[in-house]
Amino acid sequence: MDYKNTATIFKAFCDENRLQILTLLQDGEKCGCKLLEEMQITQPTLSHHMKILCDSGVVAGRKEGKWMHYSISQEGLDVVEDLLKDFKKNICREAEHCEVCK
Amino acid sequence: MDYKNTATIFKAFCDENRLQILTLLQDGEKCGCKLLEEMQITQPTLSHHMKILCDSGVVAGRKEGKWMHYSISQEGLDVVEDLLKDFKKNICREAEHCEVCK
DNA sequence: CTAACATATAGACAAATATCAATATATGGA
DNA sequence: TCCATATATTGATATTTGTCTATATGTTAG
Repeated sequence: MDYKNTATIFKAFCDENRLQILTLLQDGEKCGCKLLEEMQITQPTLSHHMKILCDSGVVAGRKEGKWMHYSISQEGLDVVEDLLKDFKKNICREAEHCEVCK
Repeated sequence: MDYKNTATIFKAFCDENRLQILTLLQDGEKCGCKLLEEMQITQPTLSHHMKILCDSGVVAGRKEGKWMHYSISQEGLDVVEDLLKDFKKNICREAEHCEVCK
C-alpha cells in the first residue's frame, strides 16, 4: 500500500469543515458560492478545502463559466471503501465462522 | 453528524506510521514491543499513535501483564464503513438506474 | 525488595495545517 | 472596454500534530 497517498485520501474526512461540505454536497452538486453561503468560513478557506477534497478524489469539480460546481464522486468513495476493506482482510483466523472473511 | 467525532475517527488513517501499524496488525494481534521492532520510530511515538488508533475505535487494546496487545477492531471498521456509506446516500437523482441507491 | 522490562506521560521543538486579508485570474454583461 | 462576480493564489499567523528525550508508572522475576 502507498501509505502517503492513502493518508492524503483519508485527510478529506479529517476536518470538520470538510465534513460539513461533504454533507452539504449530499443534496447534490453545488457551486462554491452556494457552499460559502452555508458556512462560516472565508472564500479562500473554502477554496483551500475544496482543493483537498478534489485532490483526494472524493469530490469532483466541474467548471462552468465562472462557476465551479462540486459534487461527491461515487468512484472516489468506492476507492476509499476498497482501502477500508483491505484492512479487514486476513484479520480473522477462523474463516468458517467469520462474517468478515466469508 | 457529529463532525468533530467523525474527524477524530478518520484521523486513524491519516498518518503514514499509523497506516503501517494497521498493516502490521493485519497479521493478527501484536504487542507494542513487537510493533516497535518493525518500525522506525521511538517507543513514546508509538505509544502516541496507538492512543490515536484506540481512541478512534479502529484498534482494540488488551492489557496482559506488562504487555499491551493490539488488534484491528472489526466493529471499529464497521463504524467507519457506515460513515462512508452515509456519504453515498442521496447523491443519486435517479434511483431506479443507480447502483448506489438501490 | 530490587532490578529489568513494557508502556505511558510530560515537555520541548519542528513541521504541517487551517485560517485570514490582500491580491490575482478568469468570465460574462453593460 | 470596463466593471462586477466567482474562484484561485500568496503570504502571514495561530493552532495542531508528530517527533524526540527524559522521566514516571506498572508488572514480573529473582
